[in-house]
Amino acid sequence: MSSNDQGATRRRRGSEQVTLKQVAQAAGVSAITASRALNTPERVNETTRARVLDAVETLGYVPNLVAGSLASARSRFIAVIVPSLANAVFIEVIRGLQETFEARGYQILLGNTDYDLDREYQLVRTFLGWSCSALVTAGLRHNQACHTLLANWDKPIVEVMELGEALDINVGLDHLDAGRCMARHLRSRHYQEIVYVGARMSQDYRAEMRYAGHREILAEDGLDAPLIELDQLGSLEAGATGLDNVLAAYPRAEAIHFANDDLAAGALLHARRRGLAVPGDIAIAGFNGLPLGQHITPRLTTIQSPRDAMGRLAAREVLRKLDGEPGALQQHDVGFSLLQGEST
Amino acid sequence: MSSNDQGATRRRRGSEQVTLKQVAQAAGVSAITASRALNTPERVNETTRARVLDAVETLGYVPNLVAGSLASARSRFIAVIVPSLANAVFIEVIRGLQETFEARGYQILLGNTDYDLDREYQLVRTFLGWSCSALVTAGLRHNQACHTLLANWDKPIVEVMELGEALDINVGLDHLDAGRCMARHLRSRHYQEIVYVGARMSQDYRAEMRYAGHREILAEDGLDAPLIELDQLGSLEAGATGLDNVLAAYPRAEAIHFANDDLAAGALLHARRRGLAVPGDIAIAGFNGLPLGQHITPRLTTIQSPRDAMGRLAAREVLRKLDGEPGALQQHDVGFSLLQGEST
DNA sequence: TAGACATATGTTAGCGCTAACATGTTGGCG
DNA sequence: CGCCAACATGTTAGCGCTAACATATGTCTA
Repeated sequence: MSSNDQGATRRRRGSEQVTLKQVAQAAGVSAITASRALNTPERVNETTRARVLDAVETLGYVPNLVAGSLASARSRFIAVIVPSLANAVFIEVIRGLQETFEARGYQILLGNTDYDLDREYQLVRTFLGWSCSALVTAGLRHNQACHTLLANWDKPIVEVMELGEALDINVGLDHLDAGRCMARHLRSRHYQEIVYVGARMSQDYRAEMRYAGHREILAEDGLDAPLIELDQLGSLEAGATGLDNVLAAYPRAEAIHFANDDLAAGALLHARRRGLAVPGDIAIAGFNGLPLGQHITPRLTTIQSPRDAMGRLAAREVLRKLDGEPGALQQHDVGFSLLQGEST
Repeated sequence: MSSNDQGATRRRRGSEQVTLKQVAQAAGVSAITASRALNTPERVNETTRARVLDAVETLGYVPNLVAGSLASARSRFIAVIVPSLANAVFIEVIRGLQETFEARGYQILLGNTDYDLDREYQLVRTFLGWSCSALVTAGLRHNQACHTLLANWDKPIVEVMELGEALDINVGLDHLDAGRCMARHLRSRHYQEIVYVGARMSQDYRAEMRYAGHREILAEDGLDAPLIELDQLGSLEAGATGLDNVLAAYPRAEAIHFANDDLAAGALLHARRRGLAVPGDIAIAGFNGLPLGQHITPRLTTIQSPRDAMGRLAAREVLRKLDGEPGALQQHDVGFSLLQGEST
């Protein structure tokens, strides 16, 4: 008589949660068999499986995924990090990711950096702590700590939106070249005084790259490439302000190259309100190829980027890696195309 | 001599993860003290905490949140379930939620039902399995199993978008009344032949409720309320189609009440392309108050709903509950207002 | 008929962390 | 000076699940 009746098992919380053990007991099998019946059904006899599923139904069992993840050291989470939810572009990429991943039983874990790389690092730390199966982030730039952390992580990482030196998989397009493409188009229309307008460009370095491409082409012809930066997020409203600012600062401007379609469309609609002819008085171009631009009159000249395709492609590459299939290319250029409207 | 050298601890995986134990050892404290230093710093001596943080830094420790959640039976997840990511309305609600929750260290777990209640049930099961701290879902309708599951769940639940009989917290507006409001407006303009146009309305029952309100008002005046349903998701494109369909089916139509602004704006822009005067030839009204509608000419008459406010309010109420503050009202009517443009 | 092999299930030992309780240590007070 | 509270830290025992290693049982081959 000694270490026998140690006392009642102290229940930590109320915890009336139905556990796998109870399901197993009800089905007359061991816990591991119940686990297999739910997770790897092909490894369990059909009748056994039916009994387990029955018990699940009867008891109203909801698997504790936290426990499962801890035991197996993996979750079915995909971390997705974007700089903003206010921008339709990221929404469409997220949608592409979401469609593909949810169909395969993965959950999206969404983080928003607000264009702050330190915030990105925090999010990455948190997400790694959740044993995510993969991580998708917008852009190639990270702070030092974040870079180190990711470089030592052994699961698939996708950097989307732009191309360059990537950690793992890279899906995007060449923004420098996109900027050049539009600038060439504007030059081909013989515009000389061309102003570039961006919103919060110090944060949005992809817009900066497009501007760099734009400037490069104008420089080839010995032209200046004046820049106007708006201190607000891209929106129709901001585009209207942008137009006003350009006309005030550069009265002789013939064309405006906007960093994105929200701005361009806002300017275009505002031009009409002001009684300005587009492109007669001022030509307007954008970037992204949002539907809006193609529904207004005149249709917006812009650059079409395959955004949801980018998401889907990123997701497909991740799934391929997770399935252990031979990884194809690591870098995928999704390209872009000039969408010529009547606004230039 | 017996149960002594049980043998080497078999390492399950490669698992070179730095653990809290290692951090504790490096800092010369016990694991629980290290845990407290990170999670409840006020309960640990300042110098001890500094030593722990030092060790965290040195070793590159990333907390395993899965383990933490299992041990504490709670995660810092907020489940958010929406029927679609293609609709700007839900994006704005998500943004409101996200802003508020991320600032308080909660992560959004995003699910998309695609307007399928069975899919919603699956998502809810998954999310409960992650020990979410709260759940936010769009709408009051759930299937039986989902309702039961949620009704027995003991954490905050918010149903957003519409008002009615809710499980817990309810934040939204009265869609029936919104439909009435717009119909009254159109009647006040003396339109008689008014067609309602929706997209996939069998799925979007909030649009159906608005239609019901619309029909009610017209019936008061003894008028018919013809309905056209589009078999595609709401978009500018669909709105253009909607306009064409109305004109084909009801050549004498004077006004169109669209289920949302995407449709209405698409129709308005298309009307101009077809050379129709708005509202001279046909009046157009929408619902939502998206920025786009206020930037086109003529400005769209619509109903303004406070979408991101809805998200923020929902989040605030959840936080209040989680903080154990006395819950105020359970039901919050965020209201709406008629935004009169020149399109009617 | 031994053996090699596949199928179906069970036993054991953690995954990394934190709740609950226990203990030590200080300072203030009557 | 002894007592009690308030702080600071430690010990123990899981949280609910699954990986890894058994252990049956049947099935086919030489």
